[in-house]
Amino acid sequence: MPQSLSPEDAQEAQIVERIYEAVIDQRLAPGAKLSEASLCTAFGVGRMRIRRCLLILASREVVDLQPNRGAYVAQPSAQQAREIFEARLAIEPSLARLAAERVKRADVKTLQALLQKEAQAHMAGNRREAIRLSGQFHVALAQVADNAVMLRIVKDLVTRSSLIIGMYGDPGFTNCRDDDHMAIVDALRVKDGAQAEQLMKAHLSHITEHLELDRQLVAPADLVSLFGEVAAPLRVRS
Amino acid sequence: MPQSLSPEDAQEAQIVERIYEAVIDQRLAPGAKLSEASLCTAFGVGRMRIRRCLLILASREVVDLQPNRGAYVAQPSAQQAREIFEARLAIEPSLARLAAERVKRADVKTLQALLQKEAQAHMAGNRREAIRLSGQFHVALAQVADNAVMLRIVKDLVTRSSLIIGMYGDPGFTNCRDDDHMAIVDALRVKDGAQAEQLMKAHLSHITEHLELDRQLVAPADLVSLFGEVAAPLRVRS
DNA sequence: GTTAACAATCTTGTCAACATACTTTGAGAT
DNA sequence: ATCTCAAAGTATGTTGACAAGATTGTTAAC
Repeated sequence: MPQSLSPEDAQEAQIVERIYEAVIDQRLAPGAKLSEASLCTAFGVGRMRIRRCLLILASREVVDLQPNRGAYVAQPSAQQAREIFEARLAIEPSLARLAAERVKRADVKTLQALLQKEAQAHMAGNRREAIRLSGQFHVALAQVADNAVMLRIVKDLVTRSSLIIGMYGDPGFTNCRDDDHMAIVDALRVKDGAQAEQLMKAHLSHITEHLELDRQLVAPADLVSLFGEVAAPLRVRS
Repeated sequence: MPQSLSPEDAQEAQIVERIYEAVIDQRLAPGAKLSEASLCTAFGVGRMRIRRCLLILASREVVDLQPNRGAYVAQPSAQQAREIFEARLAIEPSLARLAAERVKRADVKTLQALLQKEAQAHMAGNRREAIRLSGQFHVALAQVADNAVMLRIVKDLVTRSSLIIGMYGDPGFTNCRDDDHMAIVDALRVKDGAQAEQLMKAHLSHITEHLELDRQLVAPADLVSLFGEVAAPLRVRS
């Protein structure tokens, strides 16, 4: 809840939000270092303000706060990735049902506009924008459901999903197919809650099944975790 | 994730955890002031450490951080209370199903031990302990489901539920009836996921239906929010 | 040529003092 | 007597400097 929005607090929330967005559309890669000094100059604020923001982001597990080492964009493990999508599969179908029950005409138009932009991003080959809008669709659904608590939860899960996509690759074109999203909006339009729930469940199941968590497609920033098992020191041929 | 557990970080996590527990078993009432100085002396740490803890608690919406006014234990509004239980209703049934699929023999014993302690607390008339154990049952279920992400979510929701109970009263003996919990454990024992899901759904529906959010049973600590709408100053009869 | 230790630099963590905002108390006026 | 206003007191917010830890680069020894 935005309690009392003093100018500094609004600024702080804005910084957090901007880092969130940078993570979502993958301008901040998993493992990227977030040094205090850089953020201070980037946002033009004091170090204390940045530290507060980093702590908030850490408590949402979007950044990893390592003692005496600094803040890094989180790199969800395969296990964490499974858990995150399992959580989404547990939450979002119910959320879709709630959204269908409470949807208003204006909401349908908003969602359709989002889908259209998503389709445009696809046609333009703008993959990042497509991923961003795809995530935003799920967040928008939480807004339609009119539940701030679940909105907060979904927002965090979607953000971390972007990190997973960034690390393990786009799970089987799932985010590229907005057919699923379109079908969900159709279910919402006719207020068919059961159908919306079922479609969301299928949608997320599909994504989950196509996750390829075994191989990391992107070079990890943490080299120790990748090369750590090489016990024998490398030796140049003499 | 507990990244690297330096002694200071462990201490910090412990402080947060202890405040959590104090909120859960209602030793910290909704609206209670958490002044920095008191907490500093209470835990014997510096002010900065306390400020970090309060920020974490605020980001979990367990405390309300009011600029220039201080930190107060959160007082969920009726709307927030509805949203919290709606979220639980959306999440925990699925969680129960997952728990049933992954439950081990040791888990069943742990849960049964919890139920027994809960029953004892009831017989002893120890209402606070009963509420605490009742909440802990739901958290334990998340642990059985072996999903750290959902565990974190449920822990927060259960904690805030304690605040709701503290403000609006125990919703119709629901927390006093551990029959529901017992039935869920039985479903887990035979690994009947569908049954566990259904029972949890009924359990939470029952609680939700018996919430009496219209009248606050406990005097709110924040008198301004209660009497704030009284624009005209009170006048003693002359 | 390789390795290990050491030094320099940079980054983060902590603390203390200061500034600011709010709360309360008391005095004066109506 | 009550209300208003002002000033003192208390608590929170912020800034700066300092300390501790980590990383990098260098040098010396094997």
